[in-house]
Amino acid sequence: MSHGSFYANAPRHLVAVDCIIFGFEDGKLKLLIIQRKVDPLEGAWSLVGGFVQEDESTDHAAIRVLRQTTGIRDIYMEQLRTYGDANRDTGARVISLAYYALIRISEHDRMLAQEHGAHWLNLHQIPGLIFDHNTMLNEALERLRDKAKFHPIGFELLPEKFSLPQLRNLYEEIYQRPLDKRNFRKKILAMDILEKLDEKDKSTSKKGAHLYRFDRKKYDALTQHGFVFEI
Amino acid sequence: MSHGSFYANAPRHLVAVDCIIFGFEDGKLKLLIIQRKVDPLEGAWSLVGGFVQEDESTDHAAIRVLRQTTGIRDIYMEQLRTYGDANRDTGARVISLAYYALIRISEHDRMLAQEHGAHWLNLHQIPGLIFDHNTMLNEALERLRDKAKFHPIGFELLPEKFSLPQLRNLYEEIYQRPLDKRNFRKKILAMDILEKLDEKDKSTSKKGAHLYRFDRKKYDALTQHGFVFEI
DNA sequence: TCAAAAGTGTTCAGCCTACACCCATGA
DNA sequence: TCATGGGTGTAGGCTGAACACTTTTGA
Repeated sequence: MSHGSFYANAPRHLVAVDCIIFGFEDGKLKLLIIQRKVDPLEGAWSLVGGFVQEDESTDHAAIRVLRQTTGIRDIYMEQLRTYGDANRDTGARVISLAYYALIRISEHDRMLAQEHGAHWLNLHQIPGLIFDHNTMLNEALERLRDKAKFHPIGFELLPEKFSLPQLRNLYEEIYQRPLDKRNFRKKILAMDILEKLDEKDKSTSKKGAHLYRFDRKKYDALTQHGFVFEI
Repeated sequence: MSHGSFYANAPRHLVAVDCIIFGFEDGKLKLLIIQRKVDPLEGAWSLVGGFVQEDESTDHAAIRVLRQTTGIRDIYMEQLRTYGDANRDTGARVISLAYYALIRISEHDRMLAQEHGAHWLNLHQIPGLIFDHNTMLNEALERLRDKAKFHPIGFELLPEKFSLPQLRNLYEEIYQRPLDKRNFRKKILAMDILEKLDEKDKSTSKKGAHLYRFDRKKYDALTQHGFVFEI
């Protein structure tokens, strides 16, 4: 092949991003999905997605799609992997990059989501999704579990101020198993990455639970000295 | 946007695969790289890569590219991640899926590789590569370390029959730190996933080291009962 | 006063780490 | 016989898991 035609002769593909958007509310992990607006499979449940534009980085495409649907920006987002089977999309050959995102539902624009036909569904109530989107979801969940075990990303799902019972509840949801109250508290506090506040959260008990805030500066400093977060 | 034009109006992209090909020989981790044959940057060092064809899955593209360059098939290969910056390739806008592969160098067709201008280089002697290929390499190494810690993929880099000193040497190369001889042996043998052979490898000592073979059936059976491999 | 969730310490077992000497054999 | 790498066991410290009662306070 001559040099000039190396790029010119190569086939071109539709490239999409699909977002697996996790949230945490009322003690449950949730997923934001929409009803598809185009054929084929119009009206079916789907992850939030869109095509990568010319001269737009794929990361930017994912951020843009998420912002357009939920109004949220500056959130935790990470590439999962790319789904490239030739027949995965029944409408055309589309290569799709899956990204997963962690959202603080409380800070999220519910109205905008509604306008786009988006809904927060409990993870246990997710219906059949189009194409390979259920596979994407399952792999995203697995990745979330792997990642959350050694990185402090759980905080991305909680409000800025949270209680220890709330935090424990989150990890119980992620890993689908009970965690010992005392051991959890001991482990987390021993890391010395939480700032204890004077406020209490009385929404779930009469006694009230102390609120904490994740101290990223402290975490970053510790990390530079070999500290490794682990749940 | 009307339904019919949903796919038709979307932009199309060049999509490539690039392979980070690891091998292990003479006690050292090695990487297979080639000298680029096309402009821009003709002659510069590059990962092995190629374009994804029409109606070809991206996984298949990676397998094909690797086979065409090295003659090897049926090897361990896994998607790393996709590099999608708009300007990452200076020749054109190309979205690239990186795959990393583990090869038994001894079973590999050196002649075919030579014909393609491919070379096995010691990991510590890798020159500057084109585009973002050094980033791909570094991320692949990190992934290899993460993956090898909890999955028995190290065996993919060794001959079918190997000694424990050889295996330990491999992990010392991967993690770049010495491993205690006795503790390593104890841990590996305790897993009960190796078959001890009657043969010895006398190439590195007069006493000779017993050869072992990875028993995948045993490993799979154990895994189903909750066993987790860990180095 | 009582119900309901928050908060608190200790013990035990298992695992990881550190560490030094004998063995087998070809040269 | 000797140099070289292969092979072996134990003791101490640390970490993770199990586990029950007291505190607070609004209703």
